Amino acid sequence: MHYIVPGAVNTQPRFSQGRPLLNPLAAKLQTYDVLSDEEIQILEGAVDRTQHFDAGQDLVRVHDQPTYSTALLEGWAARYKVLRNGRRQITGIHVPGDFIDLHSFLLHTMDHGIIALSPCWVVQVPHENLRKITETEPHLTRLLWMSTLVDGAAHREWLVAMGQTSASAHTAHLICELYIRLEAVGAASGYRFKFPMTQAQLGDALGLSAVHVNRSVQELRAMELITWQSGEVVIKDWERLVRVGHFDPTYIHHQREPR
Amino acid sequence: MHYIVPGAVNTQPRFSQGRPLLNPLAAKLQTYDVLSDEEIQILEGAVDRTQHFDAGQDLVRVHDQPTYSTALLEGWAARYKVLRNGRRQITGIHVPGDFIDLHSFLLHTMDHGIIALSPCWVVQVPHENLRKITETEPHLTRLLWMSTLVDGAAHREWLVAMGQTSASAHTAHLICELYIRLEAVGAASGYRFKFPMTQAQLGDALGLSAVHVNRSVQELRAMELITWQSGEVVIKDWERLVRVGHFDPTYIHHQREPR
DNA sequence: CGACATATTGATCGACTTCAAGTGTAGTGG
DNA sequence: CCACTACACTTGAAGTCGATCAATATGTCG
Repeated sequence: MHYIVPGAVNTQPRFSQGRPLLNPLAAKLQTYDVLSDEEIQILEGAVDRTQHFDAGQDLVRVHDQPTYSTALLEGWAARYKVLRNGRRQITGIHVPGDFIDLHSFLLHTMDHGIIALSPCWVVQVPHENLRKITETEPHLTRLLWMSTLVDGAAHREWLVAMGQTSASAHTAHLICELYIRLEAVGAASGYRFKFPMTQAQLGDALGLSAVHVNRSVQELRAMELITWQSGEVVIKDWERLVRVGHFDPTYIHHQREPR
Repeated sequence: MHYIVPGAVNTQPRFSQGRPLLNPLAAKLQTYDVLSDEEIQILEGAVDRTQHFDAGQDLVRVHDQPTYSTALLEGWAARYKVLRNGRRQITGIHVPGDFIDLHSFLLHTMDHGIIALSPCWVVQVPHENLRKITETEPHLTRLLWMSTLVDGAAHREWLVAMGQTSASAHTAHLICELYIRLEAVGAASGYRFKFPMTQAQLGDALGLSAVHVNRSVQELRAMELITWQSGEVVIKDWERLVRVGHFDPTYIHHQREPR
């Protein structure tokens, strides 16, 4: 079982009894609860081949019935749905460590597609192996389940931001969310992070036109909350950005508790 | 273009080896996969006390850390979040058979509240018992997990409707979703169902003002797609309502398959 | 350098909000 | 049975936010 360690993705040590985790997947689950060495091994043993995708490629297509689930080791990806009229909504953004289509293990048929927003390295985990984990590893199962629950929590938060807040607040909210999540897996620090999305893609995520995304971003810049140039976002005033975006990180559930 | 006709969605009998299910909870899980009699007993054995709530009461409050999860036996409930500015977004609507805060089993802290939209009967399932199920009943565990995945799928669908479609399309979409879900648990048939929400509440779900909900509903009435009076909705033209609402029931995943 | 994607700016339009008033309709008490 | 109250629904008018269309920068990569 061959397994690639991506470059700077996991700079912060995530330890399990003193052992550094090479696997961003385990690192992500460790933000919810401690994993035993044995569990980490089982998780790593469940992993199949590593694969690369270019930006813009579909990792999974709508209506696919994959026989494996995919986890992101490096790069960014987005869940999306396209309507008959061609309009696209991005319903979630994924960063290293995220299990991007764990859903397909039980739902079988993809009700949305997943696209690479940047070049991506992923690992495939056969559904077969996931099933075995559910048969013999209840604790690991609960943590995998939990990771999908957190995805759901993020969806609810997006609904609130989309339904009840202004374009610039919504934009601020997304920036807060992404920073917190990236920081948790060691992919961001010092209030700055690489942001590989275009304003048009951001518009698809926020439910806004690209033109209006641009104006919202400028508003955040004018308020001196952020800068964003050459694919890097810098948060200049976290407190105020949080306030503007009505951001409350509770829903990300980064707390290590017995689960 | 062909549309799925609701009657065809779940034609299989919802029984397990000839035994009628008294428990809408089991009925709901049976829309995903067959349960053995033993599993049904375990599920029913996991249930603790039954409770009643009046319309408008909170079933669960935000930041609660319940020690049990709650399933709806009768009545309607809604997940919601309130912002500091007082605006409220309903992020999901629940009908009999739905497990409304299974999330709290693993997430521990509620990141949203749940309110009764009509008088409700619920059962409480202690987390203790859910944990036991995850330790000894992998198949049942997978189905419970799946029910939360379907909730997540609905959230994504709402995001699309909210971000990319007009107010009246969004309204049409919600009516389609509710009808399909109610029909699956036997709470609706013949394209009509009791609808206990006010237009203001509907507005909180759709991210619209009550005034505009009213206008959207009138539009659907003018198009002769629906009627809605005295708390009952009648769908007069399912096919066109589906088309107007960009509704594709794939995301509800009402298909009995080995999971 | 040219070619092409991405970002920015301006002008106009439409969808939805807000505020305000008026119309059912069901429930309560006399 | 009617008067009164409380909500929910409906309608109108004015205002705002964000979409769309169109044009012009500004990269960025061969």
